[in-house]
Amino acid sequence: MMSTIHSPQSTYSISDLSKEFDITTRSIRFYEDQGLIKPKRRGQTRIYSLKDRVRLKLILRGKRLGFSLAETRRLFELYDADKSSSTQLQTMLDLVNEKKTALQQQMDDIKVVLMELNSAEQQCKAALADNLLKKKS
Amino acid sequence: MMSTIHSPQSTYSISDLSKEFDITTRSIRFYEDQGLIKPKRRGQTRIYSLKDRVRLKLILRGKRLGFSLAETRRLFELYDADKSSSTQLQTMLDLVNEKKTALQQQMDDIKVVLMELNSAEQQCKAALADNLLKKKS
DNA sequence: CACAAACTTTACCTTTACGTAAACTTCATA
DNA sequence: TATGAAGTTTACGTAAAGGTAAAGTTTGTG
Repeated sequence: MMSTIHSPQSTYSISDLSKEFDITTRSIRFYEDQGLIKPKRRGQTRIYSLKDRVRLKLILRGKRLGFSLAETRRLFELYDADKSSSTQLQTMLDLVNEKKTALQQQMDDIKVVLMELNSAEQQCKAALADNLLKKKS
Repeated sequence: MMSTIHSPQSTYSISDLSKEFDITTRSIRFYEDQGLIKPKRRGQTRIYSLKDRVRLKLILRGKRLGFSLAETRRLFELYDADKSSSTQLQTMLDLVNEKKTALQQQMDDIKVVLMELNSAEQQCKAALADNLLKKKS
């Protein structure tokens, strides 16, 4: 089941993906269970497409940003949704704006925390230097 | 127990804080349980100091950034730790750098997602406009 | 004094995101 | 052919972060 080619592959086994993204096969099956990916089957073996791979990447990025699987699925659903339904589009616009606001807030938070971490780093280094001096005297 | 003064207060009741930060008293007590804050007591009633309030704010910001309560506690512990212990300081430096790296990565993630969301927004708007045109014709 | 509002502890319940184990099938290869 | 690697389903377990309910105390105010 393991594939060896590494360049522009168009299907993947579950272990291909689990290795590439360093997650367990259990997680990948769980995401399927939750409706986030829908691999084809050959017999009962799962065959993952490029689209599935992209989605996995998006799922993991979402997780790093604190999105729940349900939120990510919702985004996928809207993205796939009927483009001729104006109410669907409006729902999507609303959700997109909500996410944008949240992410802006998160960016601001991160900037503040990064500054504080830098300050903490400086204090640590100063204290370390100070300790050294006192040992010498 | 409710305090009415709003400017430079130096102690707070649990409901003061729960209102200010819009969290339940249950959560606040839970954070104490997990060793993140240590309010004084008057009788069995909790009295929160300015320091406790600051910590609450830090806990919540940590949560927004995906820090677990255990991680946040670890940072608090190190921050309070013995400044003359060079190994403690080194541990802190390591942790700080780890966090910095993670947050940088998160920033990059956010920037990418924001761009994608903006693109999605444009596509939505275009599709909506298109729908309108087709209705008219 | 009584009674309501705010506080307390204890303890069990819930959701999310998997981990872990059991028991089974498929397939390549020695 | 048998054995081992990779795959599958089913099902129960777990940790984190609280929610919720019960049952009791404290306090201040009419």
